Amino acid sequence: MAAELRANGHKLTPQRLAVVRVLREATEHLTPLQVLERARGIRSGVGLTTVYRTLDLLSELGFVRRVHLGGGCQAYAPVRQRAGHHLVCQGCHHVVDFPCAGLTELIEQTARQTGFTVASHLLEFEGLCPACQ
Amino acid sequence: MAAELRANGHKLTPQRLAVVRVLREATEHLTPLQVLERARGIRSGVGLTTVYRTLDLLSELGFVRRVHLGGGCQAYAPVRQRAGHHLVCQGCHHVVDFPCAGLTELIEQTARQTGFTVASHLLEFEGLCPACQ
DNA sequence: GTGCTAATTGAAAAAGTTTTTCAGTTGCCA
DNA sequence: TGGCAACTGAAAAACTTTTTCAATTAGCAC
Repeated sequence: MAAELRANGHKLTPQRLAVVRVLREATEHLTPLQVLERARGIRSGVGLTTVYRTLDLLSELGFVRRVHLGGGCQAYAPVRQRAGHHLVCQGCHHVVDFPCAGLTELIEQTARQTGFTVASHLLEFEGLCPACQ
Repeated sequence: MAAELRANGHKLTPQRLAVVRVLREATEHLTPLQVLERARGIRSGVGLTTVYRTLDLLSELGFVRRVHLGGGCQAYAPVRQRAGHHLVCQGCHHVVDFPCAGLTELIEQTARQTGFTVASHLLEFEGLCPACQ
């Protein structure tokens, strides 16, 4: 991630690296406030403004994804596999990506039926992971 | 919708009916503030608090669905077909539900692969409707 | 109809979240 | 090592959402 940031012309500040590390290590979705707390554990003095800015940046670059289920809407989860979609556990709130081969077909079918051209999509499943069952 | 509200033990106040009518007539997703403006066109003096409360209520009863794409997260769209999923047009912001037969299979497949039990899901496509293309 | 009661309402306040502003700091390239 | 654009944090502003509370009202029983 750091290398990619660099490649896209962004500076590698300690604040940014702290946020990146928090997200890389997270297995749950985190709100900006939770990201702040954890980032401060790595480097004290990180500001909330910077967390918001860094989340925006990482989101633009595709490293994190906004997660939407469960009432709240403003949580982020790291993207582990490109083009995957995700499962959210209602027990431990962990987020797991999964590859979904069948979706392309579903998109095409829907496009045919409705006449829409589909540009992007959001697919989230919510349930219980094996450990929480 | 009014009949269902009644059946679930809720009162049919003019404020509630105004919000219900706004949502029933909407073909786009609306923020609480937009719902307020339109509801005031039907009955002046509706309060924002009431709009929030009514949206919660209708959401619980399954008459409206929270829509999440496009940056913002706090918009509602009326549910036209039960158990449908939706397409959002990037041009005119209209929301169209579609039945998705293929999804059940995809859920089962994902459950098998990951060991999760899937309780609920959210599927949104974003693109351009025939008129906007 | 009339009266009762619990549900509902709107305004205001409080709480919470996100964005903007700005002066100061700092990573990175030459 | 110096210069400068990018970046930062604090504070303020802007917004959104929830809570509180006294007043109102829909719907039921009579």
